[in-house]
Amino acid sequence: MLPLMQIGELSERAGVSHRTIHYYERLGLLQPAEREGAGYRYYDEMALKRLEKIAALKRLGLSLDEIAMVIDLYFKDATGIEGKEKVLEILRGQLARADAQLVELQAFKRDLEANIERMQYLIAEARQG
Amino acid sequence: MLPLMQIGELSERAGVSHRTIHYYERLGLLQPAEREGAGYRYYDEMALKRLEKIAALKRLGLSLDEIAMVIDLYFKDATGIEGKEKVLEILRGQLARADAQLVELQAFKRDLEANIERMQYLIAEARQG
DNA sequence: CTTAAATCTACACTTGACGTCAAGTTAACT
DNA sequence: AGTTAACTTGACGTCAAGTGTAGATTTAAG
Repeated sequence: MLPLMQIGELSERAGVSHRTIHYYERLGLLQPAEREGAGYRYYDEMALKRLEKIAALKRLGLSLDEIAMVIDLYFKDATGIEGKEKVLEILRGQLARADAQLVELQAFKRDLEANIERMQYLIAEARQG
Repeated sequence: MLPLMQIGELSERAGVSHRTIHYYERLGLLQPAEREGAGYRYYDEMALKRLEKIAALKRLGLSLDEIAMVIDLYFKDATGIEGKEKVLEILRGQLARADAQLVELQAFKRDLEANIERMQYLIAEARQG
């Protein structure tokens, strides 16, 4: 069988605290591969990938609840997913938001670049009076 | 003199509550143009623009504290700004983050589109299975 | 076999970004 | 002048996303 890791290693490798992993588990975001007798959690490499995916989705501005709704899409066989129309609806909403975000982000970038140029000019000006 | 508005009008036009405006004021994000005798706040059009800018920066994932650090760049005469190198550093950091976010967002979009297609296929298949 | 390190559950606390409620003040309308 | 609408501050509540801590248990190491 594949080597499993405990929560400590997983948390270290994923860069999140073990408390956070417990918390995600309560929200249904990830489950340990195994939970033997005494209750220690054992995880496989998939768990790490899941945590990385969760982090990526978070950076895009999704809430943990929203992530919970779609994370299985990335890891489960899609044929097994319930409520496909619901999922589709969620995905379409996310796509629309991502598009809007892209537009705003690009405008923000242009603003930033203009401001940086302005600052550089002002600094140079101040330097040689 | 220019027409000033009270907090009610500002909050309505900006689409935020007056408590939010109070809160932003405490964080140093915006100040009323005037505060006469009894303490009523009076705002000019700049305040509205500021609130809109704040909302835009929030959508990009900046915290209110981070916004407070840069908002003046958009509204004050840059020649008056202290610590230009510091500001420049902040801007460069934001630019780097924006770039990273753009890349991730584009990848996310591609994922979403693939998932949507897959879902559509699965739904069609299930319908006439 | 004992001890130290890791983990468990459960509950409480924190932070950011507000919202709610209440009591009091001021401005606007008639 | 009186009523109503808008505004004030302060205290407290809430929700998401965690973090901290305690006491018990368990596993791993010497």
